[in-house]
Amino acid sequence: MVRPTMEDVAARAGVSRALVSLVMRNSPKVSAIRRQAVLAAADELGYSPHVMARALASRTSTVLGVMVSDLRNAFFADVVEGLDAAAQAAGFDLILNTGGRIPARESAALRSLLSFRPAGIVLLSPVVPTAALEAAGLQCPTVLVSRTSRVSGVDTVNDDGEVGSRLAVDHLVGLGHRRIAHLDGGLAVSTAAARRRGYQAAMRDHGLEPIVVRSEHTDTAGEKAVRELLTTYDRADLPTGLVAGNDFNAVGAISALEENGLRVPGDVSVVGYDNTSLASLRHISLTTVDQPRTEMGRLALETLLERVRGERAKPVRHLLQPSLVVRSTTTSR
Amino acid sequence: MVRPTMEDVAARAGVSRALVSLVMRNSPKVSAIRRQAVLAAADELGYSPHVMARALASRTSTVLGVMVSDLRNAFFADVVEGLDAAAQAAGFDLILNTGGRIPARESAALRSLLSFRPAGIVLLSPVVPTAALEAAGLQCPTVLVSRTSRVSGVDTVNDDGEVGSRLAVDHLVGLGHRRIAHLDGGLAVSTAAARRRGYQAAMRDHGLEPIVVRSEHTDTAGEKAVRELLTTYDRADLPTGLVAGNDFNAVGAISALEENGLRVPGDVSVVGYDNTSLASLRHISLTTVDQPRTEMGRLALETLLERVRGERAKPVRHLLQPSLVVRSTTTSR
DNA sequence: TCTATTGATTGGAGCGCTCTAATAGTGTAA
DNA sequence: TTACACTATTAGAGCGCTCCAATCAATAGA
Repeated sequence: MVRPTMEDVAARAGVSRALVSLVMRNSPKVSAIRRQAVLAAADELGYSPHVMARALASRTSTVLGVMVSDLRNAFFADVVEGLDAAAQAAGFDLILNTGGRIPARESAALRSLLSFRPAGIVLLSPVVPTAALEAAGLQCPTVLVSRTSRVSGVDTVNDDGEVGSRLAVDHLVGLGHRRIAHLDGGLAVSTAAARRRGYQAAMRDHGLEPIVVRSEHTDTAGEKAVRELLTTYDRADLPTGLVAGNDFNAVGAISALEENGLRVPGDVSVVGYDNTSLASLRHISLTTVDQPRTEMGRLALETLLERVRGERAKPVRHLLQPSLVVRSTTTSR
Repeated sequence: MVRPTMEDVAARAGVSRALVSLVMRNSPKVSAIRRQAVLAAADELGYSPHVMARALASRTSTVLGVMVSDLRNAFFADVVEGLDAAAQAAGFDLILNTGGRIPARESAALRSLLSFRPAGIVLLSPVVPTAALEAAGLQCPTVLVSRTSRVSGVDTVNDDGEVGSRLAVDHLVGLGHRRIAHLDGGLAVSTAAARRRGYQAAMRDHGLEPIVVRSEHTDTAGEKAVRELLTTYDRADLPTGLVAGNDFNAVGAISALEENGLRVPGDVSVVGYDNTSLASLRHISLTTVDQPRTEMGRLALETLLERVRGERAKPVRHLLQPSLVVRSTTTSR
């Protein structure tokens, strides 16, 4: 199980190691005959260059690290898709990692990525402390996705959560709803604040009273939040529209509503956030706010490469526009 | 953005590079005073060793590569969880990759992983041709998860799909069902064959006639399969039990049934496969077959390390026992 | 004919680290 | 004191590669 090296290929092709190196980087200054011979030898030996030895020698890495906070969330799969396509196009190798939304594990994952001396890193919704982000930004170009931060050494790519929530509220108001509650994502989720602000601002703009229920981005939290609403309000005064923190939360809310004899959207309309694959299942068919996920990934990689290539030094904060996807959980009243 | 090297730490601590190396690998043969000094210097400089330079010099990698065929499927997230925990415990660094179930992209992802010269690789449900698996097995220890293969150079970890399907059939028969159909995963999915065989064998053991509908592991395919059943059978003769190829397929089937005025589980009972997070959502609450996913990850890593450590040379084929999780989509008739 | 010029090829140093063998330092027994 | 056995430390080679400068061959120009 000992893999061939450049030296082996060189010997077999009857040329020097340096020439093999040139062929592997398909330099134009190699004669067709030699190139042929080297390629043939490499093929026979099953040789492919050792990326990290290459990085070491050339002092320039082609490796980009990506930490995915939560592999269970398909949201990130789409972002990774965008990252991957852009990386491939630019000739970079992506290595992924995960920390499972547990600060200690994420810090370890970050350290691990950094120990590869990547050209840059992308952190998808990391839950590590700001200091760790700042430290990362000092070690190599760093881009944050779905996590805001004012750290000057890192760039960020986010969707505009204020706009997204506003989209949801406007949609419900347009359908004739007046009592609209927001199931808030909580303090642990860095994107929740913008969504809440957007909801509150939109409600006030419509001259309506905001109702914020503290919740979380899980389906059980969504159920719990609805039960809380049901004990707080008389049936007659119950909100007729719900702007959930995310899709999971929305699905939980729907379950709890139906369990209590309220039909969705007949009695209560529900809007999710994220347009996860869950939302598009015909069985659920959730009206939700869509983030341009693949585009976010692509943009994040482009932003990263600008720094890697040294084209830009000052931080940028990209805010992408979400859009509303109307399905079957909202209706007029 | 130039990171400190061992030499820098050595200079600052007033010792040699070799001594720093010993400290970094916490060798016992370093005096407490020097160790202290080195650690302090490393800390001040924010130094951490370059894993790949280390791998190059020591001729032994601590990197394990994992190719996840489909990041969108939370099934793999659980497997990765098990892999990750075991890797961490054994002091290995995991690097992930994905090919999105597209053969060409998966081959590229595999090549990319291999170019890091990892100590070993784990492939989660790869769709690359057998020849590529064989080639990988020659380059470094290789373990396949959720993909069977008779290639002699690679180990495999799978759940026993035959047992799983039997569990589903036995459950439905126990509830009084006699007409039970199977929505088959199709040829593209390597685990589908075992599930189908298990279904057929179990049906025959119960003296019942197997009904196999060709489908796929997606929710739209599930819908389509049910529509097909509805055109083939009179309502009175319609199967009262469905053993779906996986959870997505089951959810699609449920949608189509409900759309056609059939209640689940009132008129038709449905069993999924995989116990994805989807299945446990209260809103869906799917009876399904559970694979010990985290355990599969843990076992895969252990199997890999046996080869990495040279403790075993001949291939092993692990088959884990699935179990049935009864929820709300099945009932007696 | 000899020198330039161009293009193809190669030797060798060095990237950040580990590992072996050699060296320095310290105490201990004769 | 000298020899000996440790232990702590270090110099130096080398892992697989890139890159620079040097070499070589072939052709063109005078």
